[in-house]
Amino acid sequence: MTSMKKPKQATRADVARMAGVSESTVSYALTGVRPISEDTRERIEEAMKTLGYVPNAMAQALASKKSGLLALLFPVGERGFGETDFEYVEAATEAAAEDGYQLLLWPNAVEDTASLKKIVAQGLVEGVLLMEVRSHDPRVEVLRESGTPFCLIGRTDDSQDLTYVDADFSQWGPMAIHHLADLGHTNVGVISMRDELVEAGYGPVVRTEKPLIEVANRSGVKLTIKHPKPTIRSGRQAFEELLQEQPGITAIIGFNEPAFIGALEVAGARGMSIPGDLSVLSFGLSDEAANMTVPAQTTINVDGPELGRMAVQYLIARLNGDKKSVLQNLTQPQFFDRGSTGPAPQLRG
Amino acid sequence: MTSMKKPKQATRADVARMAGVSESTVSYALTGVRPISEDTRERIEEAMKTLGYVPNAMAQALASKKSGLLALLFPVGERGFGETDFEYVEAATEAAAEDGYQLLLWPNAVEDTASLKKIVAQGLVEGVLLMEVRSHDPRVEVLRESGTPFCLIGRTDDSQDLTYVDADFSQWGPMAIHHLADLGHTNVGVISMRDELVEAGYGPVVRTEKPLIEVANRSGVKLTIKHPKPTIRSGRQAFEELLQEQPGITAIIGFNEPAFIGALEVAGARGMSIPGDLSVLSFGLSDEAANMTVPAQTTINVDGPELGRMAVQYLIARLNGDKKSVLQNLTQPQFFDRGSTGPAPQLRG
DNA sequence: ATAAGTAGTCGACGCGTGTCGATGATTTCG
DNA sequence: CGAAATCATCGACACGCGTCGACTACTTAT
Repeated sequence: MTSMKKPKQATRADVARMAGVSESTVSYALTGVRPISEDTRERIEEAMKTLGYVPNAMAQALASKKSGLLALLFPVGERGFGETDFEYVEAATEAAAEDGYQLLLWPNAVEDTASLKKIVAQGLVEGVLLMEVRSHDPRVEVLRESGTPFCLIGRTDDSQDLTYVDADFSQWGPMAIHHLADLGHTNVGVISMRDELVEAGYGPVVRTEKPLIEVANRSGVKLTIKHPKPTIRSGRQAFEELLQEQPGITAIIGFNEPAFIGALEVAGARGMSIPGDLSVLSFGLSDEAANMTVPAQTTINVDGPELGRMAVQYLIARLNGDKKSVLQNLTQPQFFDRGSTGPAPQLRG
Repeated sequence: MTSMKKPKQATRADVARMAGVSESTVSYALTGVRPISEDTRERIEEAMKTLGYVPNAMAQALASKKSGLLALLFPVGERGFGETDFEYVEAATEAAAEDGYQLLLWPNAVEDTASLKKIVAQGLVEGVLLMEVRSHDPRVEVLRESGTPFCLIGRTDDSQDLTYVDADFSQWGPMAIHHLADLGHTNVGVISMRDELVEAGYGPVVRTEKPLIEVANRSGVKLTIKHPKPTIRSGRQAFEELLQEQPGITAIIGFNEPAFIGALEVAGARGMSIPGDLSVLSFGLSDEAANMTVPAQTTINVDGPELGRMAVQYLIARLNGDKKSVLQNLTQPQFFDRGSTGPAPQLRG
């Protein structure tokens, strides 16, 4: 039985007593809000050190109304919450820590506004980060009414006076088409996200597809888009339909991981080599996933860590009273050529 | 300018006033610690409803010494923190929420005991969950001394009286060897984790390899283990060495994602078909990753969500005063046959 | 009938901070 | 040299809740 009981944490009173000063003096020595003589400051600091004093976070929070906590709303099971999303979380956590904030994980569903209402009313967190934002997101209204500062990772349809960071999906399509057109491709297929998401106005799909179609038309690229469910089977079927409907296809773009795997399986089974017979390009695929396939996949991506970091910084800026300025950012896409795209077959020597 | 100011949250005093009772009566109506007449309880509940009263979390925490917060220490950048690890986080978060707890993310490094000491001293969290546990983990000592309840996801060398959950790595090797031996394989290669981790006594490698080697010897399976760095290049090289040193190899086991990708690349480049010429089996590969390759990989895995959930439940059990009982669990491996293993070549018809 | 509970309620205090007003002790300025 | 400003410190209170002791009005046991 060496040390089985909790060593009671020293409080401000203990420090004050040992240093021979009043409690408020200890506070001011800590915060620097009022001047303290060098002499007593040293006595206080020594007392703190020998007592191992650390201010109690909850008492601080209660008195100051600042908990140093941010909530991260990540609805699990929306569309799987893949590894890409986790990049945000990791980066956001670190960015928050740099500014003395901690991230609190909340796995509530988007529709669960009752829970959301309750947790912001509890006053535990100072601000909220929203992931998986929908075109019309009920959570936004709740947060607005409650007066809680928040920042979206993504956008609603009506977000001109909201604080958000989002990938600039409008650039993805043009970037992809230009790349493929430069390689001589004029027949391109797309394995996009499922129909329901398109109809529901899910931002990433809608914002990506529109410019994609436009630029394809302008560039003289024939384009067929499929919206299979996110399963390997659906992907297989979608690709076979693609090959039937547009037999001359020399390149495909994927924006639906599981389905795209299915598509690549079919391509492999038919003896199509990559990038020899078929150029392959993925949207929004993480580094790790992109390197899993052989050959590795060329991708167009958002810089996840950057996005997460910026979201936190915007939110903290809001907390620090930056009520006026508009904090919005569309981050540039990243292009990684990993060799899964090449010249269109008819052009090869 | 519709609603730009924060609606001040109602407090216990407001409820008491509106219901015409004392504040303590409101408290007792809420907690049920003392009996309250049906009549006044109704008045209080109505007052709470019309005022939209929600108890202030920080005041509750300060008064009761219970914050309802658990810390999750996940050292980022240890070995990448892949998607597999995130399964724990997701499941743990949900399990915690079920019991009214919230998870706090802490990305501190394993060696950063100063930060750890500070944050447990702050008294913000009631308990701590440790990920990426090392054989000799400095964090354990800190938590022990501070008297903070904690639970390991993983194990230290000396963990007989600690609370932990871990994968039962000792079963992975035998399970793999039996599977392969049943298919007629007698020449097996292993792409394991990097040397440094082995030397540092990193639990998952050490605990996996020892029984793996033993059972291979007993089963008459010739085994060669490589410990490349976690990069594709190193994996390529390791596999080529493997082919040289043990030319008859008909199966490989992977326990090092990036390196294993490199190995599979080489296999593909050499025209080896899977599972025709080479059977492939991965340790600890997530569903998602396993399905990325063509063909999908057969894996032996820990049930990540199960592990995360159990860790939280053990920790909460400790918080609820379960000081005596030993809470430890080694979870069974999961075997997923996805078709990347088959009969040894010389046995095929 | 009196002692011994029991249900229902109230007031007061403590949790550990942040912060405001007041007080002496100095210093600065006119 | 007196008034005004500044420095350094103290005491008191607020933050919003949990909880203990006490008190009243009954009920039950003796």
